[in-house]
Amino acid sequence: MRKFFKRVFMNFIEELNWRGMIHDLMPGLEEQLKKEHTTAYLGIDPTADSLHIGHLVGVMLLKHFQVSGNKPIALVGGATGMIGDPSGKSQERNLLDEATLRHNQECLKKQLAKFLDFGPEAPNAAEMVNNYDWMIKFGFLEFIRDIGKHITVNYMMAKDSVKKRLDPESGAAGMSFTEFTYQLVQGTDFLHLYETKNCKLQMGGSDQWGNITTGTELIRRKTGGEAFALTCPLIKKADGTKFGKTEEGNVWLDPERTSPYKFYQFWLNTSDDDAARYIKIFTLLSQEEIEALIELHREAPHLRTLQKKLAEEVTVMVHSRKDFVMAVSASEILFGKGTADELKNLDEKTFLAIFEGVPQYIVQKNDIENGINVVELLAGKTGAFESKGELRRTIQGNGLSLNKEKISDADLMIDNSFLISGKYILAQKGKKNYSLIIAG
RNA sequence: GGGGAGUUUCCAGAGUGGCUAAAUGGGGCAGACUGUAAAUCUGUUGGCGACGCCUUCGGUGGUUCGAAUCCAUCACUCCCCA
Repeated sequence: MRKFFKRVFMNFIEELNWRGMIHDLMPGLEEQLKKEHTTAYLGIDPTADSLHIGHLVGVMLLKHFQVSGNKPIALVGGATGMIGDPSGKSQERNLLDEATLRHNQECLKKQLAKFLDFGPEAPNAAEMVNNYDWMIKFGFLEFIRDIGKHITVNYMMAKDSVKKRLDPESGAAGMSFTEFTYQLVQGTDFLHLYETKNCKLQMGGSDQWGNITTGTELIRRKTGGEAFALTCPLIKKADGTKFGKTEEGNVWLDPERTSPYKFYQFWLNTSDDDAARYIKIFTLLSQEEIEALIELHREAPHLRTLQKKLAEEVTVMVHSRKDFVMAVSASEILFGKGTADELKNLDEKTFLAIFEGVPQYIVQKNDIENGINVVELLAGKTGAFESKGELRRTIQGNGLSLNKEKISDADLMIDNSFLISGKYILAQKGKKNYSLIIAG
């Protein structure tokens, strides 16, 4: 009985709360959300034409917000993205030219549409705005007179992000005036959306708290109105390192940048502690389902129930059910008990589908027909390995396999007998790094 | 405008004329163990035609048989004072 009511009436804040997605919120926000359907925004830097999974937390905030009946706005930071937030580790950014900016904005919108309903018919349809559009019109004098005058430098200096940069003990680099004004620029966004779209809430990562409160303060002082802040914890891995990065860089939502296979693998490889947190944040599974999964995982951790479910949910949500199925079968071949024989018996179509997301290198067929040294093939003819020295070291360390069989001799000659289906060689460094050599 | 500190291999940080491709730590990669995990242990971590050769210690020029190390100069960064 109680469960039933809890499920049905769970509101936005409660939902985020059990999911561990609230770091801090401003008093009065719950009352505001109960009082009326509210509009909220969250900023995204348009530095690339794809989101990466670091953005996903914010996107999920907007998603939950919309699901609970409210109106989400995704703000593309065309203007703020040029400046660089002093609290972040990011450098001051370069100006994006407008064509690039618009291109990125469109691409981001397409990706967001997988999560948010932008359909104009819904009263709480999601919207996308770009602060470049209003900031570009702002003259300097106008800015310092209409905005700057309302906020004291003392107030701005009290922000942690700024204090840190002013403290000589911290070893932080000095801060430019441009970076210093960042919070005002972001505050201006909030004010603008408050005035034009009745937007009363800004959400973001916990590092954005100071910037967001500058916005609410600006709204209060300039208009007398009330606006709110809500931040979620910055996602970190249990070992304290940054979430969402692999050696190759960001994990992107764009399948051209990060293949669905790699994407699936990323989630599958999360540690036990992280998986329990991530599944609450990155999936829409209910509290009951998640608690059951966590319990299952506790009983039989080696089955990795949590990781598998997490990877499935997120891959299906971001890509598709089909991509997920393909990623699983590829994983089974690559990590299962698959032997060299099994590999050789795959028909060409299946083989290619499985290795779709694996880096591929093409070599001349007669190079192999004539026989070629392993090192020359993998590090010379193809860029599968960065240098011959690296490859030799790997072989000496027993780290190289061809077609799932260990290679221990750096002088090994490769010829036609190594080819699968007459044209492929599967090269493997360690357990997880594959590349496909195609003789064509 | 004045004074001070600094720029070394992925990062931090030693090195202050030959023994230095450069200590140590971190990170990365690989091996063993395992659950494609964590922890732990081991190896490795500039390039190459490889017991040798080439490129690297902010830029340039110089001193020297020989420089990351000395000198000159330029650039950049940070701190303090005005």
